[in-house]
Amino acid sequence: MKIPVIQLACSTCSLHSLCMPVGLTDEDMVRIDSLVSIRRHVKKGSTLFHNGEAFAALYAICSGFFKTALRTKEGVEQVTGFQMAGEMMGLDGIYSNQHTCDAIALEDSEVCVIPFEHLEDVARELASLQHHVHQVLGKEIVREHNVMLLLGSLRAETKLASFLLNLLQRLHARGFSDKELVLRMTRQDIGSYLGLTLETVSRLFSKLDATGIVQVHNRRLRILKSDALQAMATH
Amino acid sequence: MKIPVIQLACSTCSLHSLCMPVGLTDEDMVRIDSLVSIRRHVKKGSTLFHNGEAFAALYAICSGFFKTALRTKEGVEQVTGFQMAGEMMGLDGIYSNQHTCDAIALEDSEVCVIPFEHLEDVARELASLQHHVHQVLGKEIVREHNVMLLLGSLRAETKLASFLLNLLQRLHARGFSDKELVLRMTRQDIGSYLGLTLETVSRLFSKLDATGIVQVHNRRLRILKSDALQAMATH
DNA sequence: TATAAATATTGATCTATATCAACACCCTGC
DNA sequence: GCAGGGTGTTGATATAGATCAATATTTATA
Repeated sequence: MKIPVIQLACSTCSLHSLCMPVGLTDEDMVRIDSLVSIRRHVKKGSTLFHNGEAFAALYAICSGFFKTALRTKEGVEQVTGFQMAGEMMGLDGIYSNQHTCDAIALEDSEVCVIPFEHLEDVARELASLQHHVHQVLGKEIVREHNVMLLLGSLRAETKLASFLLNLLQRLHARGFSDKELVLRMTRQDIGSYLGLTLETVSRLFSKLDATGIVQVHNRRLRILKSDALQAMATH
Repeated sequence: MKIPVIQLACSTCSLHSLCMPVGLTDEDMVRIDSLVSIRRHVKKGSTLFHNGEAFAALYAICSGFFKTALRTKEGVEQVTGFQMAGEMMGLDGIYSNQHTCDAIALEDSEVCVIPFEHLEDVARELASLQHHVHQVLGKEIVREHNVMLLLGSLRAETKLASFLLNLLQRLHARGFSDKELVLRMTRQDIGSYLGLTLETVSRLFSKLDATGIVQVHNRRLRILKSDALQAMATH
């Protein structure tokens, strides 16, 4: 009996425009296909990597949803980001060769494992891949800058509105509606990410619902007044 | 009359162990020396690059001190970091080919200009340089993670203590005392960085002084009880 | 050296958000 | 269908840090 070969090539992956550089020749594509060693399933609630673990690979999300989080010695959790299909995880481990945060699946997920040393080897031969790696790292730096602004300078309401718009925009880029979304994370997770308590987040959702800006049914949201939400995100 | 040639080679620069990879052959070093196109003086208070400006180069600080800051549409400033000799600036521009923050000199400074395209070219030929670039980007990502933790989860006192210890540690690594430092930034700048008002920062300094943990004379600080400060930074 | 401007301190008061607490909802597995 | 842990809502109250304001000090500039 033949075991079916799992499709494992960037060249035929529907997400490759998100994970990989564009405009490659067929020849380049063969090299790119070699980057992904295996795919890994991660069950909802389980950990892809954790703080202190040796760093060996980056992970491109094929499907599913993750959060990354730090923890102080006293056990306070700080969520540092939420990642969806086509986004990269593990960048935190490059500097010290150890992961410095935990990556936890918020739903059953699948990731492509990209051994980092091999990525470096191929990037030295393929300028477009090299540049792509720089872009991915650079994008993460810009994202974190914006989270710093959010955490340091904005009011609770503004924080939540910015957060929702950011999620919507990323989902929209993946072909989903820009009016509806299902949150994958708890109020606690959102609060931690935004520097708020879960109660404050809950109250803000209730207020958004009461004012008719967003229809809130548990984690299911429908944006009714996009411009009002936009306005909320800017003061 | 001969114009003296300005020393402009990483190989003989006392900071190269901070800016550049270590353990290079003489031959590699020649390539590395080609990375720096020119040096640039930046007067105190003036801008090295600003938000929206085209990105062309990274900047390694030879001497001096900088802050980087974002600004919301409403004009609220968020300081995203303070940079000293041996540290790299401009990483924020890699992703979009435009700088996304302002870099302002807090004292008369000098930077090495490293054109990014040329850096990419040389990095493709020199694995150790390639790895170094990844490290520099990776380090910035980890730093920003830690600022997120600071902004999102810590109390005012803990924030300031962490901030001071971080500055001290970086200065110590550059051969300065780990008991004394002169702040280059205003209370306002510190407050913005930590997500606090300048009044709160001022009050915290007064308290540190009153409790004999840190002697505060304007911007001149002397750490009297290192362990008490350390304790403050962990809860 | 004088004068203005920027920066810092300190006090009084206010408020956004945290904290504490009670209850409601809703999945998940038996 | 029912029990029970995890999750979410809402209310009452407390508080850390913001805001407003007045003054002092340092630094820059003429």
